[in-house]
Amino acid sequence: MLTIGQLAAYAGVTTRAVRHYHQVGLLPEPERNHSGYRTYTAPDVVRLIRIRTLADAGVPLARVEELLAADDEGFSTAVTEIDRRLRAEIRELQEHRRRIAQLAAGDSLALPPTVTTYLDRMRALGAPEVMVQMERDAWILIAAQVPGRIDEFMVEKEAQLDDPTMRRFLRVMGEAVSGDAPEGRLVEMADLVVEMAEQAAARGELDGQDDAVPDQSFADLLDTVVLTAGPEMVRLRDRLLGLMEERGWSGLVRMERVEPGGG
Amino acid sequence: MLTIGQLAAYAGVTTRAVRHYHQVGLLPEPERNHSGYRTYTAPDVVRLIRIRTLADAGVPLARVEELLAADDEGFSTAVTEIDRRLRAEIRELQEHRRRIAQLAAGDSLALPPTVTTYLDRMRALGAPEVMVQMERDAWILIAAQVPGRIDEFMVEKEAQLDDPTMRRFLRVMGEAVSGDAPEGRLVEMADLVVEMAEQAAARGELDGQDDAVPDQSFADLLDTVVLTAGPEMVRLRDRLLGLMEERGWSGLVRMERVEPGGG
DNA sequence: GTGCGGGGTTGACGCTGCGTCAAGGTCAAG
DNA sequence: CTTGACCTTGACGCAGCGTCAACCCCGCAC
Repeated sequence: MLTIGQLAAYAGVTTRAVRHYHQVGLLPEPERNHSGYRTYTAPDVVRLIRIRTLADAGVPLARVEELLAADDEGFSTAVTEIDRRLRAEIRELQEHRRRIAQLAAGDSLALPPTVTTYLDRMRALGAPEVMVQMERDAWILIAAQVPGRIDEFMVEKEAQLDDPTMRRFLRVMGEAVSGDAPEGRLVEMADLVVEMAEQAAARGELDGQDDAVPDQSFADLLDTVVLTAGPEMVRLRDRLLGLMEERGWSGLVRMERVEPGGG
Repeated sequence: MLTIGQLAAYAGVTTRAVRHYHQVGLLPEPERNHSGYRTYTAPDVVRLIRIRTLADAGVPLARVEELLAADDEGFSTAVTEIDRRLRAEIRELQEHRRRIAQLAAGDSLALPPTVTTYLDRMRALGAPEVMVQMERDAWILIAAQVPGRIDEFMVEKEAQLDDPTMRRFLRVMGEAVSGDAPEGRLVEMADLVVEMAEQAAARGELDGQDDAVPDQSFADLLDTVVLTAGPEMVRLRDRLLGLMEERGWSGLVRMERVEPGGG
């Protein structure tokens, strides 16, 4: 007669595991001795060892009973299925490894490399860090909506960075954020934005800006990206929008002509 | 302003997941509107997407925060470690596959093939199924104790199967179990067992029987293997032991000379 | 106004396979 | 008699949510 500890030792498991098997009905509760101890015999050890053999091979406890009772055919059927599950889990983990390797390789979180290249170039052209972060966040959102077309959009954005007006805008923006004479800078920025809008309109490119922004609610969402940068950036943006409106334009995410507002 | 459902949709997750991230502090609880609804903005969507990006790469939620805040060096250190964990999990699953493939390939549960070969041969020589099962259980127990030496023991056991006395014993045993004239058979069996014991003693092999049975408590355990076969087999064994004792021998697991008991 | 369908809210259990206290009773040895 | 090792039941913890339950809220058709 064995105690639970001896049983466990013979099978190479913990007593907790044995009790767990009792609880799930995998191992029958044995007789108790006068003081309530469970008393085991060889057949219990044998069954416990066979349970562990299956469990150690990745068989879920819920199916161990079935496998212990199965004939050759049922056994191999079940084993085939369990192996399929194991393979699926391995594939999943390998997919994880692939993704984490990509992240380690510089894929800034949730962004493909083309976008980080673009952002780096913005930085190099003098754009302030807050603006780069906002741009990054916007592209994270867009990439999550239309992952397949990001590289295509980036070609366009890279082309915009070749435009002298854009380059000037980024420089001025950088100065406006770091310096403390925003008012004059703001007017300059508004003029530059309007100039770019006029140019785009002249080339008939304003229709294309909807590509990355499928609907109005998504455009509204993109507008709130500025919240990341803190309240003073929100105020700065609002003042810029005001100046733009005086000049007959509205919107930064998608730009439209409007009735010029009063100054 | 987004509701939790819209937030979840933009990030491609479930609302339940979002609430879970709130609960574990991974995503800050946003403002509520007048009716208690959570109201989200773009920065929340961005953070949620980045959380998912890491989670989808196998990063445990408990470490996501850390990774989101890490610099390049800290990030790659952490990623290296997570990848190590992923590899370890994959190895474990592959080990499961290996084991389950072995089981499918005929490794009777918890027994190496040499033992099943031996058992098959016992069956072929006329040993009753109950006895084969008992022998199997005994070897399951032994294999769990001294896994490395099973094949060595089997060489010995196979040699015993070449002994005419043993073959005769197995045949008689088969008849004794199936037939209904046990008394005469029992005497015959006792004589055969004693004969084998005497021969083994003459060859000085009785010392070797301790190899597979390291201590007395383990021998006692092996004695209870008979319980698998039911009460009538227990009675049969006890009567056999009685007859053996009359002839000056005791024990079946490890045999010893004793004072002959009274008949 | 009312009913309906599709949101939202908190709270709590379920899953997998045990590990790990907690608060006791038992047993063999010194 | 004490000690230490073992036994007992009971219950929480873990990972990452899925899935009710029970109730509130909103916009729209009637």
